[in-house]
Amino acid sequence: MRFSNEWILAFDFFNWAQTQTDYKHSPESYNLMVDILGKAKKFELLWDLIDEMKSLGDCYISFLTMTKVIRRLVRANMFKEAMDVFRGIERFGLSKDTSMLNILMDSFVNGDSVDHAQQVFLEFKDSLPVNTQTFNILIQGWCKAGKVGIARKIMEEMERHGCQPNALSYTCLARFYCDKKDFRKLNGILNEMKIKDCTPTVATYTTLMCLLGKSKQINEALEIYKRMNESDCAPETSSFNSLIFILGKAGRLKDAEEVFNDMPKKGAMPDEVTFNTLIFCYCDHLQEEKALKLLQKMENMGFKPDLKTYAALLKMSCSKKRMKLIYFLLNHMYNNNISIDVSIYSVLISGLCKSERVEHACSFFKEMISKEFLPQDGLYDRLREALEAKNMVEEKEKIEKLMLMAKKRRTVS
DNA sequence: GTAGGGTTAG
Repeated sequence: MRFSNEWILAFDFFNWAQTQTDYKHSPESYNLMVDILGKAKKFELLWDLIDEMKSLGDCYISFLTMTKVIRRLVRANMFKEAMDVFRGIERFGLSKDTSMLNILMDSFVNGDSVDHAQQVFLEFKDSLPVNTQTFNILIQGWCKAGKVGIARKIMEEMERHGCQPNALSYTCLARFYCDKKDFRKLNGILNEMKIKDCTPTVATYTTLMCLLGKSKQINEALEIYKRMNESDCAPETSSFNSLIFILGKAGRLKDAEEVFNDMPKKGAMPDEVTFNTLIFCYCDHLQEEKALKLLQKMENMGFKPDLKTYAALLKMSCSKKRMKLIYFLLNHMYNNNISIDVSIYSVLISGLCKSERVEHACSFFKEMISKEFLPQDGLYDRLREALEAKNMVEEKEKIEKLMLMAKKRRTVS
């Protein structure tokens, strides 16, 4: 919210630079400005700028320019306008092609409006060559919308059209089945791919493994890992990160550790995500020493801990009621130039409430407000409940007043 | 961020 007027600064600077003699904006800076105005939803100014670009000659408005315009219009829910830009793209000196159609459809799907994507598909599929990507965008959209039947129909149409569904098409289906907790079908995806002679990639295996793991289907996830190794796909760092997460979350810390230690031998070096993941697993199981040791190792190896690292460690410290450790970690963050954000306050306050360290939770709440952060209602409610349970009436009133003030401040600015 | 994959949480 505080930065919502940044576009004005950018725009002023852009216009000022223009007034300097001998200076002409490059097409790239025009594109950047178009994107900034679109992000701020200042479409009138955006169209003025486009007109200016048009008057400057042919090379100013490019495919990239109109891509930005389309994506920003869709993000602002201006679906009809986005479609009209594509329908009349010739006005900008460009011609309709498959990539631009795909951009338009992809924007709609990302804006959760697969209907619009389908509509433009129908409108243009006979006049423009559509490709695998075009179909995959629709498959992804319909799966996201929970209409797997239509996604399957698109796959059939795709084949009739001479495009073979690829690994990505099937990954979309897998995500759908995972959301629906239909693990039988999810597990069947690899076999279905085999029948269709579609070769899974590392990304396919990693995605499936991760989806199953997050749905607590540990054995099935490990089965995917096995199949990956039996195939020609060598697991990559991200595959191992998934595997470590799955094992660790299931409490198999020894196994997770072994995977971690074996990574270099298998040609995949651990990265910051690997460290964060294993640290998270240790914290999740209150293994304080191991977690801190790994933090040390992470730094020794030149990886910087980030907010995720500290969030995990702080959550554990709260569960273990280790106030000293909390302050040690906050200091650690400070030394690493990482400032405490809303998510960290949220971890601290809710964690301390849970551990009945309500006074400490209150002081972090006050600190949070003094830094002009607005606590989420859920967090506020949790603190109030904790205070009520402890019969801390006065403190509760103080907190309520503070929250009111913070909300007022927010509506004024 | 601009077609796919990895860590946060109840």
